Amino acid sequence: MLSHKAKYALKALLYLAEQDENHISKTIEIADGANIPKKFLEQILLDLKRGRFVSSKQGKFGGYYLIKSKNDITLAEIHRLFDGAIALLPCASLNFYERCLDCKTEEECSLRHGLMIIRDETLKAMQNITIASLIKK
Amino acid sequence: MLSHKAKYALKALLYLAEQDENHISKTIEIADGANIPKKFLEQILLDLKRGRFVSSKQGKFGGYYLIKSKNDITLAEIHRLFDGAIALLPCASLNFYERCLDCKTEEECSLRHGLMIIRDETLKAMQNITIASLIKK
DNA sequence: TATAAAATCTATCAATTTGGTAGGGTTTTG
DNA sequence: CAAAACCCTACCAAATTGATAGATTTTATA
Repeated sequence: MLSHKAKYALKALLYLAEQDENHISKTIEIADGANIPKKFLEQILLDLKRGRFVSSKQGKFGGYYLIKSKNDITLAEIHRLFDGAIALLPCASLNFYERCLDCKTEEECSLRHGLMIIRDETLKAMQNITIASLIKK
Repeated sequence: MLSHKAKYALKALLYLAEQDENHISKTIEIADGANIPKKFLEQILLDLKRGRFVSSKQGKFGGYYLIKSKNDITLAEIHRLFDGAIALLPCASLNFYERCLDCKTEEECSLRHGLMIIRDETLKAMQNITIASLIKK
């Protein structure tokens, strides 16, 4: 399941993607528009900034705007930024690999291979869902 | 990600599936064989019993055994039993549906459609991974 | 240059979930 | 009848989650 953070991040990105080009959105605008608690959204926007999905302008008339095309922001990326690995176990993960400590055999646990298949399928599907694809209902 | 409980459940089922037909496995056997804390495993085996994947015989020389074919136990079922919904949000779930409360539009949230696509793909993949498929390495 | 508006930073917090452990019951045999 | 095993209920510490609060910095402009 997605965390609220990841869900809010997607909704915030959707909101930004729907604005006119060159429009800068204040946090409070996004919060109201996408129904997200404002203070919580602040943190999320900072995370999205660190992830280089958005950028911001400080001071009066500042706010946030997309710096990545809505066609290039995928669900997979947002999932990884906020919720981590897409695989079902760390030992089957590409980006968050960790060896399973409870596996007796050296490199392979009995589940790893199957979970890597799942990961590949899920990842492929998640890479196809972009912010742009979510907009056109 | 899978919880430890789901992971241990899969390993326990794998252990049971690898035993000779008609063999009954004591909890302690499974715990040692699959490297699972014994007391924790007890709870998991009870859950698997309630889920009708295994059955048990009490008393001396009792233990656990599969009552469902290893070809018919899928990752999807185990995920649902221990970790719940396969979908990324409740509003996109088949078995654990809940309406999203933070969505303004009545029935549809902006994410729902995309997440239902992911759910279908993931579910399909998870239904293809069975205990039997995990055994043949 | 003062001020208002906005992002940014740091801390805190309550509730829930997770990953167990403890300590017994209860049931079924040898 | 006692041992072996399942079965049940409670508890617990640590981590995570979903926020909230308050102070600080940055910027535009009157």
